[in-house]
Amino acid sequence: MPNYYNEQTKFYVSVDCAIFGYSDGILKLLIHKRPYDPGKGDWSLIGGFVEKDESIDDAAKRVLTEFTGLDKVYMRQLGAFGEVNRDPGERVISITYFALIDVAKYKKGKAQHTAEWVDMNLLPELIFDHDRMVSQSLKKIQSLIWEEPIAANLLPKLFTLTQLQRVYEVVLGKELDKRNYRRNVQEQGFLVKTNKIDKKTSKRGAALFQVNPLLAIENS
Amino acid sequence: MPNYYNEQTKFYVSVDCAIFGYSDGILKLLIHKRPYDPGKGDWSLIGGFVEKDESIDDAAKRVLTEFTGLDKVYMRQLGAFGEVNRDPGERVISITYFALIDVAKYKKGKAQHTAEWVDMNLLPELIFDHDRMVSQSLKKIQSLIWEEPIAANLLPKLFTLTQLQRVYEVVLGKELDKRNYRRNVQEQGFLVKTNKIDKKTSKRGAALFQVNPLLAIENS
DNA sequence: CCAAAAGTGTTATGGATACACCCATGA
DNA sequence: TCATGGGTGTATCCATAACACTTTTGG
Repeated sequence: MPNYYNEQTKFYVSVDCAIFGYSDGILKLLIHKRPYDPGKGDWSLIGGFVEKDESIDDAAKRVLTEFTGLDKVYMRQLGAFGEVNRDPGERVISITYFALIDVAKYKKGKAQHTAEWVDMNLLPELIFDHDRMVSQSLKKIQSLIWEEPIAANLLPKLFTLTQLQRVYEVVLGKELDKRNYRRNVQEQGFLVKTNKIDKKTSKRGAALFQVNPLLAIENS
Repeated sequence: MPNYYNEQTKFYVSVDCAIFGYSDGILKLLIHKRPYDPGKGDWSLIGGFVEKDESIDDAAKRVLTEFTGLDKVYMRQLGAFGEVNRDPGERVISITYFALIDVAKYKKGKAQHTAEWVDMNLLPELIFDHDRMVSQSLKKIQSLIWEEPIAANLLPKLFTLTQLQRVYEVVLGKELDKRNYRRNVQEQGFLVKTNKIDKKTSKRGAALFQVNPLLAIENS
C-alpha cells in the first residue's frame, strides 16, 4: 500500500472548554451564545476548531486565551466526544477540556458580547452534548480536588484559608468542618503561609496563603 | 458566515486500543507488528482509523472485533492523544481505549500473523506514544478495579475466587490477603455464587462464581 | 463592649490491615 | 495419610468524622 493514510476519512476536530470560575461564594461556568448555525443563539461551552499545526492541548490553550485573556491556566483533558450526530451541522469530533480560573483576572476576549459567567446551580440547557461535558468535568474536578492543589486556581494568588474552604465547599457541594478541612488542606503541603494579613474580610485579620510556588501546576 | 465549518482543517482520527488479557497468572497485552510505514515492523497497539459514519466508540468496538473476533467486550475511553508529530507519517489524532478480554475467547483476526499476547512485564518498546497509552490505561484500570466489576472480564464466565484474586494481584501489582480480598470482593455485591464446583484446580473443589448478570457491564 | 470571623485539639467511630487454623479430597 | 488448595473470624491500627471554645479588633 503506497500511502495507507490517503484512503482514510478526515474529520473536523474541535476543542470545547468547560471553564470554571468562582466569585461571591458561587461556582460559575463561562458560557456564551453560539454565534452561528446550527444552534445560533443557544448556550454553548467555549470552543473552537483544532488548527493545522497545533496539538490538541495547544488548541485548547489558544481557545482559552482568546476568550479569557489568560494563559498559564490550570487545564486538563476530559476526553473525546465523538457521536456521529452530536453536532447536527457537520460531523465534528470534540476533545473536551476543563479549566479553573480566577474570575477577577478574566478579560472579555472573543465573544465579548455573548460570554457570561453563569451560576453552576442555575445553568441553562447547553447545546449538543455540552451538558454531559460539564457534569463529567465537575465530577473529575471533585475527584482531583484533594489530590492536587487545584482549588486555589479559582482564587487570587493570595487567599485566606476560609476563602479556600468556600471553594472546596462549592466544588464538592457540601459543607466542610473547619478544623478537619484546615488539617487536611495543610497536611497536603500545597500551601505556604505568607506573612501578609488580610483585613478585608474580618476585623481580626486572617493569614494569607499561597500555593507553594515549587508546585506551580498550571498547564503542562 | 455562510458555512463556518468549511474554513476549518480536517484531520485523520484513529482509535488505538490497549487490549489486556490474562492467562497463566500473567497480565498480557495484545500488540502487533505494524504492517505499514512509518514504523513498519515495530510493535504497536491495535488500532485503526475512524470511518465516516461511525462514532468513535463504534470505531473502537469495530477495531477490537476485527482483531479479536469478540464483541460485547468491556471497553472504556482513556482520552485523546493529539501531539502534532506523534505519528511521523501524517497528522493523526488518536482516541485511545482500553479493553479487558478473556484470552481463551480470543480468535486471531486481522493481523493474525503479527499479533501477539505479550507479558506486561516484558513489554517491548511500542511505537509513537503507545507506551504512554498503555501505562495510563493500566493506571485507570487499577483505579477502577475496586469500583466496578471489571476484573472478571479477564476470566471465563465462571471462575473461582482464587482465580479472580490472581487477576486482582497481577493488575494491582501486589499480593493481597486472601481473607481481606474475599470480604472486599463479596461485599461489593458484583459476584454471585453458582452451585457449580471447579475440580480442576484443587482436590477439594472450589465454588464457581459469576458476575451478577444484572450488572452485565460490557460495552455501553 | 460586642459582633464577627480567625484560629486551635481531642475523642469517637468505622474502615482497613494483619494474622492462623481447619476442611475436603485425590493421589 | 498427606499434600494441596479452599474456606473462614477477630483483634489492632489508622484515618476520618464529630465536636466548642478562645482570640482579636473595628465599629
